[in-house]
Amino acid sequence: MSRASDRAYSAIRNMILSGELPAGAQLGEEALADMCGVSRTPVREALRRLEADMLVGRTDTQRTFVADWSIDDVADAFELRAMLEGRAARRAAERMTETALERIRKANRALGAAIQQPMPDVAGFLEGNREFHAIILEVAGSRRLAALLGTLIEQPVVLRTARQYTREELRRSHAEHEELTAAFARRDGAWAEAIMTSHILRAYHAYADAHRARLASGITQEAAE
Amino acid sequence: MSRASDRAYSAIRNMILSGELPAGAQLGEEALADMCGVSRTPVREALRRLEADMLVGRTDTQRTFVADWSIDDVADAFELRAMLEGRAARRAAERMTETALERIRKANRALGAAIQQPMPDVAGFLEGNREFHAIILEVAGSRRLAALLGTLIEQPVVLRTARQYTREELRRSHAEHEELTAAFARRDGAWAEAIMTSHILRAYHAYADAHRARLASGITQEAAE
DNA sequence: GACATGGATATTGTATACAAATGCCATCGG
DNA sequence: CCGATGGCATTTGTATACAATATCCATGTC
Repeated sequence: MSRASDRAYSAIRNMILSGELPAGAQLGEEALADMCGVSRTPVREALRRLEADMLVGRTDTQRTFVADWSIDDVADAFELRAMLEGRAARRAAERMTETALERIRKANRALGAAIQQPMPDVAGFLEGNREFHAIILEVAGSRRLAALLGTLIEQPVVLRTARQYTREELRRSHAEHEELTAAFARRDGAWAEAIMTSHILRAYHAYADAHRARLASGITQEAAE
Repeated sequence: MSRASDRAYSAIRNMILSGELPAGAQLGEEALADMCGVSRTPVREALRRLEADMLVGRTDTQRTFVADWSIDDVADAFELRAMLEGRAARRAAERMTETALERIRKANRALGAAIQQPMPDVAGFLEGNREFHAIILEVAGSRRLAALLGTLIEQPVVLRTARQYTREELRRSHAEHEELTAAFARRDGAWAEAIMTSHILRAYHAYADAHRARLASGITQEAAE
């Protein structure tokens, strides 16, 4: 992380995820270099990585821009993630050890505690959630699965909507984690896969609903102006 | 393709796929630059891309080397590919058009003709096969699925073993393509997915058998020396 | 007024020089 | 003989200069 190219990668990535760089914005290498305090060389490396993550796109003439995520792109990403995480859960269940199971239970307890505060601790929830999924991926023991999911998991859309979860949604998410843990405890791969797939697809539909609501309110607002 | 970084990418990739650069070989940037007739800058870009393809690895101190594909890695890659291509086939069946169906039939006829020569035309078979899978991926209409499969499809292992297919294996492959076409004609996603998954896993086991045979003959040879 | 053309301007691609780090090997001490 | 240590050689990381290419705008022509 101390390398200039890593700093550039994180910096640009954060600017995209936070919305500071809006979808469709042109990304001049020189400008980014100035922003990050490094030269163009590491910026170029960072842009290649972001391109692989599909966070930035490229015109036919090599101009880079912040990728524009249509609702179809989001659906595509979630569908893929549901399939891949489902597979990871299946493999994890088949390979589960007592130690890993205990770590999963611990992450889940932390997650449960975070949402039962008077004011839900969303950051704590996200961290517990991340840890939970990370352990599953580790136990699944597939380098490729881990690599592919790594780029799919932290997407602009997911991060921006997680903070809008209602307490009920957080509780439901926690309950699904408990059920997954039960499937792991029984080494039931098919069960684990089914719960996980459903878990991700539910998250997708929560997003899609919120998106539709935003659109509707946007239209209302426009009409009011 | 005219850019130096693209030339470097292709050149290094070919050297890896052909075995000219054996698994585990250290890849000095300077040496590669000389081989490709370009400077280190485009070579570095090429190495990053190859790293994303998992064709090259990296030590903890940033030394790059040709990735070593253990039999477990191969199994991992095939398992993933079976799942992803299965999903692509399902989506393609659900979205199939008459025009695309005709293109698929055409690719399949070419493939069939190639294997019925007195001396099977393996290059023709591979080309027809590639075209067949490419059309399916196109009809599936998922950018991410296409991107992920792109890196999984042309693997060292696959290319090196395809040429060893027996006529019987080629014929079987062709028959499976015909069956897939039937599933597409009926827009039966579940059927298409099942055939495709089985198609890929059969190819995996053909490889695994050949691998075991190689190992066995290798041991015999060693014993004879 | 619309559109093509040309050149100025801006942006990306490549090479190279230098800085930082890593690895290797010889030497030294136990 | 084994292991630690220091310095030299090699390799990677970054900055910068220059080349190639694309964009943009003004000008001129129909």
